[in-house]
Amino acid sequence: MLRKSLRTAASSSSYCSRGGMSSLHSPLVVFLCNHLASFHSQPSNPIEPRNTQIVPKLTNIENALKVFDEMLQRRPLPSIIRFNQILCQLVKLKHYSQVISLYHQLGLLGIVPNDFSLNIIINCHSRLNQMGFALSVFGKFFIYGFEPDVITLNTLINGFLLEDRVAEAAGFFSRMVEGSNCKPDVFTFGALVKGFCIKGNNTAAIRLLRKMDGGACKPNLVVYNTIIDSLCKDTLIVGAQELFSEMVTRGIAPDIVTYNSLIHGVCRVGKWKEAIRLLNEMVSNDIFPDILTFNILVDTLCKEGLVLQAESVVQMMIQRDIEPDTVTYSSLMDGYCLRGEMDEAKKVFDKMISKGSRVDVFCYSIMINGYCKRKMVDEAVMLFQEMSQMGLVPNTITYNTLIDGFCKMGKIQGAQKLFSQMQACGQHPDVQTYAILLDGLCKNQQLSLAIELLREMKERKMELNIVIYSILIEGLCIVGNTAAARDLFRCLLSKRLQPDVKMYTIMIRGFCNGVLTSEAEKLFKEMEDKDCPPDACTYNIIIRGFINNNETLRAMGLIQQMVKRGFAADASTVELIVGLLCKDNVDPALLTLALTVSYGDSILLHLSELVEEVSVFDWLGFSCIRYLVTLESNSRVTTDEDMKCIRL
DNA sequence: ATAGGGTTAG
Repeated sequence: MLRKSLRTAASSSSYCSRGGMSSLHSPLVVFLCNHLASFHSQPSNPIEPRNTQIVPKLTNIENALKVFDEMLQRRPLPSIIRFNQILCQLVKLKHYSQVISLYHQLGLLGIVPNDFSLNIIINCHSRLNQMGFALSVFGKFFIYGFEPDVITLNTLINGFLLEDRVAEAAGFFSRMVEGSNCKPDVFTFGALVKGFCIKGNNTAAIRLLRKMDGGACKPNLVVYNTIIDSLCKDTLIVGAQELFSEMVTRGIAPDIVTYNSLIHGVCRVGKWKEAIRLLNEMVSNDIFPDILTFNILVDTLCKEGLVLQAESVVQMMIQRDIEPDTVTYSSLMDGYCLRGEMDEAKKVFDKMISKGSRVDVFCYSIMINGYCKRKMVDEAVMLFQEMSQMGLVPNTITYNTLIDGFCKMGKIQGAQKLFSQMQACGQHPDVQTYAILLDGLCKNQQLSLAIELLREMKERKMELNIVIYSILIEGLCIVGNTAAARDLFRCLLSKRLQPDVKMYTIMIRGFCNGVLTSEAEKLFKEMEDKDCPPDACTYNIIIRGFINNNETLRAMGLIQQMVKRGFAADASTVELIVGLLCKDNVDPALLTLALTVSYGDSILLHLSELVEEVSVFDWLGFSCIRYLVTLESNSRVTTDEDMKCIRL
């Protein structure tokens, strides 16, 4: 499996918020406000490039197609070189399929490609993960009697590595090493380094870098950038910064790509100060933030829930003549979706259409996800149909999103229909697709169907990962078969799978619901020993377990421990604590404690300011705060009267 | 006129 998907899986499984940015004023935005005036936009080049091209510079696809058609009308026909020039410009605009279709048009008109054309087309097929087609174009070299060059072979190696077809890539590589006419160059090594990075094998990538050091083909900026970015994606910031210093020492000047990778890396781990330092450093080196830099900042703010701050960064980029693009709008939409503010997300969606931005599968998937998470599945389905009408093909992620939406609404049959549909449409279900469906089946207590699905996974030789086992264990707990769940849990180690926090928490909840609180407590203690400390969710689950099993004292001890660790009680836990207060057998201070941690001290004092904050919380949480404030202002203990207040 | 690195969704 490619590392790309592993990284995605890893990031989506961490559900614990980092809490790096709690204040309303993100330091980053304050910094940008203060210093952005000093960030000049791309310094405009005063020297006009010499216009050596007969073909005009094309900035959009419509224009390119028009010029292409005009060229086809000319007599005599322009040389293949002119057509290649158009194709190259379209490649730069990433319209790979268009390039391929224009190439076929040329063929139909009897216009013969040259070796350059073939390289261009091989590159397009490589980019589209169509290595079968790339190889058949490669065959044309021999039909036409051309000699493949180092670019041809590099392009093929690159394509195979992007598709994780290492053996084929290696085959072409040894052909270069053993064959006489073209030797591996820095592009070849660059492709190999990238190949290792995609697999997540940074060590091998660095080893190759060292080999280049000692060889004839010295590493360049791109090779360094590739590895630095890969390290940053794995949040190995220290290693990335070491390579950064190394390249500077060797006189290889970092560029905007280097800085964007590093800034993204430090943003990912919430190191805002470091991001700001890097922004300063790049500007003092005359490297100015570009659209990607801004998009990284916008996206990071959105992921922290700070969409308004993200919006103000967008305003800054507009002031600096950098127009927001599809990615910018997608990040904003996702930001609003994360907050459940679908009206705002829709506004951004409409705005990007009115601004003429390209709407792509990302945009639709983000909106569909937003609607599904708010349980507005009808709206999601409407967008899903709309995207097909727009000629966009939903991918595995789109289907997974919608299938999950259906499952969470209990619409298992609808989910299964989508599952068949996606396969009929040629989109391959991945491990996550199965995880989503399995989870849906388990939560709806359809274990026999779940087992059937598992069998299907086995037939397809898919690995059963920790997520799949967690779902199954939870499923067994839900149907009350705690013993089987425990057996499966204990089997994990023999399968060399280390339980994670989620897995432990699921098992602990199973034990609590099965009135096996001492087993739960044993597991809870085991977490510390196994270097997998409980998180806020684990605490809430076990505390609720103890309260529900009338072990109030143990619960109280854990509440204090939880608060000491900086974790907050959630709405359900608060409800139970309120229940305890009602029975007058608990110190009211406990509720204050739990709520203070949830909302911060100021909240108790400014109820009116809270209302917005509380809207992201549920009705119960709001009631509890009202209750608490009532309690506080009257300085008295709970009565049945107070409980009525909660139900308001 | 052709090849390599950085941004968004489950």
